[in-house]
Amino acid sequence: MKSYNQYCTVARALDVVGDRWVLLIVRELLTFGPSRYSDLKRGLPGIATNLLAERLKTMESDGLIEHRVAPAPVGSPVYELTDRGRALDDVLSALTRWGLPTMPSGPSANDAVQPQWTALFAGLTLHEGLAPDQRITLGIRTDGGAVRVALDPDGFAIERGLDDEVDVTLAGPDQLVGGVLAGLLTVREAKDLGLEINGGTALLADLVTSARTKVGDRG
Amino acid sequence: MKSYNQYCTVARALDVVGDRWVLLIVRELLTFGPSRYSDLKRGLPGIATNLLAERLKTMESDGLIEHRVAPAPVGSPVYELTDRGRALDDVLSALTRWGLPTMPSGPSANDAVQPQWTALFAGLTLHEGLAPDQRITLGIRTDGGAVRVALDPDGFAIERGLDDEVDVTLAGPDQLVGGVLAGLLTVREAKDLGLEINGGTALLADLVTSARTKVGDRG
DNA sequence: CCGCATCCGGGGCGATACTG
DNA sequence: CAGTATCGCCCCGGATGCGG
Repeated sequence: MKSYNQYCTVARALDVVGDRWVLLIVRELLTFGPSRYSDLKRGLPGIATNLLAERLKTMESDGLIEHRVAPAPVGSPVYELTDRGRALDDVLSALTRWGLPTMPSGPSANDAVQPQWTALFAGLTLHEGLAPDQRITLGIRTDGGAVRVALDPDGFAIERGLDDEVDVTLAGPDQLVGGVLAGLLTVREAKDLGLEINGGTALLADLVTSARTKVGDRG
Repeated sequence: MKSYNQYCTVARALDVVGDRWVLLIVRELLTFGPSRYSDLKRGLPGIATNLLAERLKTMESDGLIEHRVAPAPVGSPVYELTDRGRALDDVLSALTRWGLPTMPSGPSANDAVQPQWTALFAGLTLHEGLAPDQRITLGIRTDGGAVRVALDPDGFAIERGLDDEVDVTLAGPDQLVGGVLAGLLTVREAKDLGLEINGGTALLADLVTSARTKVGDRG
């Protein structure tokens, strides 16, 4: 994209991340860590293949990502965030919090739905509230499938699928799962609206409230 | 812009604010409050007049801004943020913090420079650290001109010009002013590099450190 | 099949001109 | 001052091709 040519931090940031798809590519890499081209394409329904290739190049030259050839079993290129790219988590957090109230109660007809998009929100917001040695695993099951979120005080990890044992599982519409995680709905309210919660509901409630107080209860 | 058609809070937020110029228009309105068309155009060097007009329309239909005809002395339309639009301050804060480290020490040849862009950063970040009844006025003077920032615990106000009495004045390159405000440079370091500070330098130092601890020292 | 590169139509963007 | 109108151009999006 053409530069704004303004000596302003916001304009300069947008010179780099303002291009279409860039922040969503960061979202995918922040969610699953190092990913292959086809993984990214799968997580970005609607992107044209040439655009993905082009964005990856400019994002690399801008210092947001790096690519390397994965060792033996994979053998194909793998893309991952640099520290600089990972630092965009705050931007994605802010956008997520801002966008949440506008989410319709369900996806519209031609909306793609993938559970990691809700899981990323969980990872970004909840791990801040954990006690120094606390580790919690979360299961999320929505229309699009199921994922597993492992939270620790320093970060989070998201994996596709949900075969493993987790501390709490949230199953139901994305809107309800997101609403609970954001603290817009209480656990009780969400249950009444049809969210299914298995495991430590008290743990979940504590997690949400402590995350909210930890970041200053904005949003 | 075309929708991403993804049932994801980030994608949905970008459907609204991902269009070129939108977040910079929010920046201007967040900086000076209700503004006229020509004010916006002046604060957005490089924007085409048809694009500004079109963006204002879609931003209004998206609920980010409202326009009304100003009373007697002005008589012309005035645009202002809705609560929903003002809630984008977190997004701009995050972008600002992320963009700051990449700012070159000075503007390049064809970069526009305006002091309110640094002032907005001051307003967004510093007012959070104030004590309940504390009010501080800040003067900022850079190559592009001078502005006055009035901080109170609940928000901030920025005015063009600097004729009034202020508590502290920072004069020098934007990079140094921003560096001090962000806590990347100490007051002493910035002074050594050429930043001129008049008034309560201790007050300024306290302001910066308390703002950083208040928001959790990220960035 | 995976990882791109190339081609092509449509629309957003940017500059200028023009009007009430 | 506050926009509207017009017109290239380039970016985006969709399809296709092609080597490993």
